[in-house]
Amino acid sequence: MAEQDGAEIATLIREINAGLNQRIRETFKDKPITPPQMMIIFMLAEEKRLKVSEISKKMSLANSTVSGILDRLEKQDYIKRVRSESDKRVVYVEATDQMKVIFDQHHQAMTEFLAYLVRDVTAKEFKTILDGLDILRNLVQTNGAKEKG
Amino acid sequence: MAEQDGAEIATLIREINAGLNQRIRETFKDKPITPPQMMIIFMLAEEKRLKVSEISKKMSLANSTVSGILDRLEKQDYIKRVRSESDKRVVYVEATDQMKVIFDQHHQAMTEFLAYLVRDVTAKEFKTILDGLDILRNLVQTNGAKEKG
DNA sequence: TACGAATGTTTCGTATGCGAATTATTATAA
DNA sequence: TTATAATAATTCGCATACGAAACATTCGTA
Repeated sequence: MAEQDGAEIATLIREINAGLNQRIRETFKDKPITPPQMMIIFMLAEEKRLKVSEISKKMSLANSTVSGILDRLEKQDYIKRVRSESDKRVVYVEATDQMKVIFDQHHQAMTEFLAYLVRDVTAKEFKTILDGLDILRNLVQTNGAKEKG
Repeated sequence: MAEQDGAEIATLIREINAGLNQRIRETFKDKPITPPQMMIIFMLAEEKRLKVSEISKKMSLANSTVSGILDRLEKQDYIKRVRSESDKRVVYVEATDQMKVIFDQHHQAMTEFLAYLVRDVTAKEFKTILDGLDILRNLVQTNGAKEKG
């Protein structure tokens, strides 16, 4: 494959990512919650308690970025930070009762959005998407330069 | 398709986009140029003259975002803004001689990076990727909710 | 022609998003 | 045991990134 192909793929990914974020913003445009904040809220609805670094990893974000998002979620009283007793370097993030209310309010909208997104996708198309994304993920992984001779 | 599939796809896209940006940053980490700045420089190497809105569209960014990036490129004397004579609302962006120097310096690195990215991808895999991305692009397009009866 | 709508860009405020440096704590080794 | 390295999170400075509002200009129409 030549570099034009790389450029084409890169542009497409950028376009799709922008489009997806746009759709999420539209879906929640009257809600006082941003996409990454939403993502953390949904993660905490499943896990109850997460380290800051676990959130960073799951979201493919730097720790410093997540720290800032948590600041704003904490200011809105949606999450709280709890120092780990066993390892005081670790900070656990937990949901507040306030957050549970927000989650219930938005759960429906998010579920509908996600279902709507793929409403017309056939099983075959879905497999094509996942296969393509899987190849791509391996390509861009930081250790993508595998020197296996 | 169910909403879990939508969530899986959304997470994958986010991950791939982050990985791609990461790789680009690594490739140019010693250069005083950021990824979106690089993209504009490469666009201007092909087109000579572009409207602000054309750049926004090609990059899937808001006009206001591009305007800020152009401010910084202009401050570094890489581009200049030229008011259109025929329509004074329009601003054309053009490359400076300084920018041409930068382009020549980085062209090689970018070309190699893009070629390297897809170096082990077979033609079949490439088709799978493009097919998947094409379906996705249609899904997330703002007018994705086509009400065609 | 005049005037309100539409268009293209910029400005403003705020939220990501990153890397480097910092702080606090824990693990390792001499 | 104590200096050193490693780890987890935060802080800092800066560059995206967005939408809303402002601004200038052009278009459409009465």
